[in-house]
Amino acid sequence: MNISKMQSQASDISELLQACSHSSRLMLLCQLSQEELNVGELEAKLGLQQPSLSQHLGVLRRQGLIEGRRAGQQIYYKLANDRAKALVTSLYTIFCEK
Amino acid sequence: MNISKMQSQASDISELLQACSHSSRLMLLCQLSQEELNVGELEAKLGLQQPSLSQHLGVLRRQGLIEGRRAGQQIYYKLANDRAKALVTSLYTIFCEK
DNA sequence: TTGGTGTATTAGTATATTATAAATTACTAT
DNA sequence: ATAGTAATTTATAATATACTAATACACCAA
Repeated sequence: MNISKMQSQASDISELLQACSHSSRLMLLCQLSQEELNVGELEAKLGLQQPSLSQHLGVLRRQGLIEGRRAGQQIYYKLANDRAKALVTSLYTIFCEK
Repeated sequence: MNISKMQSQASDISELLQACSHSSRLMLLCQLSQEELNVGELEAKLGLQQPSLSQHLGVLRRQGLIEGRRAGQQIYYKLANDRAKALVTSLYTIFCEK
């Protein structure tokens, strides 16, 4: 592969990884890989303050890793696509299993 | 899994991902997954300035992702272990293939 | 329309990362 | 020893990120 194409790919991927490179956001991804949860539920599970949580969700959302759907007053989040699922699964396999 | 154990794992993994979350460092990992290269060779391949390159190598080294061996004046780097290889392979599979 | 609940955004400050330049260490050859 | 090359470290300035508090927005119920 030529270097400049690699550069631009690396740049995209590094932004995505950057979004995952925060312990709270990793935990969010991990939780959301198991079940769809709304913001209040995530707040309770992870013990984060609401505005902070909302900001982290925003980071993941902007990178296309998660997506939310509104149901009344709540917004339920889940992993956005197969790529996000594959990423979380790989990380789990590499770093958490045995 | 209980939350506090998850917290501490997430914290470790996020540090590791943080080390990967820079386009130059991703490119380094990618190159070094293919072949062992010394600093001068990496400098030429990636077009980075030498002190900057050395700092990026330091970040990856401290996270245990790569390791170097000195051969005379050169230091040759490669991925440090199977976990690092698995990570690079997974990232390639998820983001670069197809 | 008013008030309440759930979520998001903004602003300000503290902290961390990055790039660049200068100095330093490690090795080789003479 | 001295000089030269390869690589690392340190210092610093610029930029980005994170946390907190305050504010705003969206929806619901009365």
